[in-house]
Amino acid sequence: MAGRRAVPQIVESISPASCTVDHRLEVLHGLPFFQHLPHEQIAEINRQFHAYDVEAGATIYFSGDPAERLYVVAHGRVKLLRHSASGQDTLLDILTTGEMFGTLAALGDLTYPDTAEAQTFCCVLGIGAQEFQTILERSPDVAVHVLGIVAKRLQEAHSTISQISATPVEARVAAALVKLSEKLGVEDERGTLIQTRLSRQDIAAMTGTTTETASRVMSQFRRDGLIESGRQWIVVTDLPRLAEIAEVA
Amino acid sequence: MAGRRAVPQIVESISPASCTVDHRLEVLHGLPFFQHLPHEQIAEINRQFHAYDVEAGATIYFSGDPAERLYVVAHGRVKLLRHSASGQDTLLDILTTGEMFGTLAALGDLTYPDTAEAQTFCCVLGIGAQEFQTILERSPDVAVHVLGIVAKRLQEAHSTISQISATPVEARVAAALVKLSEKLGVEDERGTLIQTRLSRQDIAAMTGTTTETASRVMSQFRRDGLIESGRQWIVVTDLPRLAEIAEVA
DNA sequence: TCCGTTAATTGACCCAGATCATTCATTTGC
DNA sequence: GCAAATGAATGATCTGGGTCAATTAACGGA
Repeated sequence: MAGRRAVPQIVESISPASCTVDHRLEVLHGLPFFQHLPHEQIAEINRQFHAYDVEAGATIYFSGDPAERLYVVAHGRVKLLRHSASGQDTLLDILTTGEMFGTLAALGDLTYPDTAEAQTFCCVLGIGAQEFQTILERSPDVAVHVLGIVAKRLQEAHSTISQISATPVEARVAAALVKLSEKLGVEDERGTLIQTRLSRQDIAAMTGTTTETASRVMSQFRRDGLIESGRQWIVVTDLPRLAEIAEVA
Repeated sequence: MAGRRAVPQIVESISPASCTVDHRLEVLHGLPFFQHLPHEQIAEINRQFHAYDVEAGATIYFSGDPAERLYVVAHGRVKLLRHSASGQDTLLDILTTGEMFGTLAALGDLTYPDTAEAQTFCCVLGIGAQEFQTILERSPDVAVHVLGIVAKRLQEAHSTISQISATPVEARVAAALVKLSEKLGVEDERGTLIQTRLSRQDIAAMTGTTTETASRVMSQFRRDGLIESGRQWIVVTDLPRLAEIAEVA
């Protein structure tokens, strides 16, 4: 059938060895909010970070856990989600190299409101809340950068809220695919491959619907030639048209 | 009928004169993020703020306008909303004295993603993006405080997302009423009066539903003795039970 | 390369909540 | 104190998408 073939994803072969001191330094250097700090200061900051290897599927912290550290993804993908009493999970974000999470820890909150789960094998760098706060207080421009990141995320969250409450599922799924292909997309001979394992359930959790509905909508997209997909992989073949569907919001 | 009577709200009689230099200073002093600055510095900051009087219902800035200033509410209530192409508005937040909005202006964004509308007669203090950024860079603890505020709002937005996608309308309306009575509630001989004019349409826009459904749900709450309500006013009479309904999320 | 596991698909049915429409109640402006 | 004007309530009906259930297909491991 059209749109089916062997798993096209690049198998991620990150060995725990990738979390070397060198790699850490490189990642920290690459962070937009540390970028213009002098090398020596980054080296000092690096000493305050601790590296953790996390198995795919493992939980980095759980909603309700005491919020004692803030993390930066050094390698791999981390899912940020919320649980609801009814058992339904909502996928809030997928973070990649250089993105931070657990931000509230540094700001006086006692517990994490959401859960962070490794989607792939990950290497994350963690720093104590206290230490990070000290960095922020010492380097105002770092604080301003971090503020910018959080403010941008707030705006994205507001977009999501408005979208979930005012547009039909089809548009939401289309929007999610557009966003994912922009964030995690890799060009491929057939289109844009979303370079991470993503199930229909994940799509459902991102768009506030059910696995079945997500599957139905995506089947339709596949029939319409907008995407190709298989088990946990998606290739977007007609981004403009998808964006158009998403736009009818 | 139970739950009906004359408008119980305290009529807000804020005269434009309330936006005096003294009042401004007082408001700025009261801001959590300026609180521990020396008086003289606040006085200097005060000089950089401009006061604007805004009529009830007037728009302070519109989605898409160039984001050139950041605001603080000195008096009154400001609604923050998003429009969608389908014409449906989503009410993201209602801000009161001491809260800020238009934050992205200070962080390099070109246009406002949402609309700010005065719900009551308002006095707002505005500062240029550039000036505010300078303050942040000079006073790291101000930046850390502001970051804390934005991070908290992000968490709230995430809660809203998870709620909208995983709980039925009844629970969402209950949650909205609980939140409103906590934020804007005033004790009253019958219960907690939500001290701001709020239509069924506003409730609908906060919970991602329609005016009719919001009305139906609230009628039921009224019949069950959880609230009293009339034209643009709400008194919560049984907060615990409402909270319980909201909890079944 | 085959087999077991688990995702994905698809169908049938149903219901929460949207839509449309109408009546009623409360303000506000004279 | 009366009359437009506008918000609220409520009834009737319809439908997007949820739920339940069964089948099919795609991986991954031995």
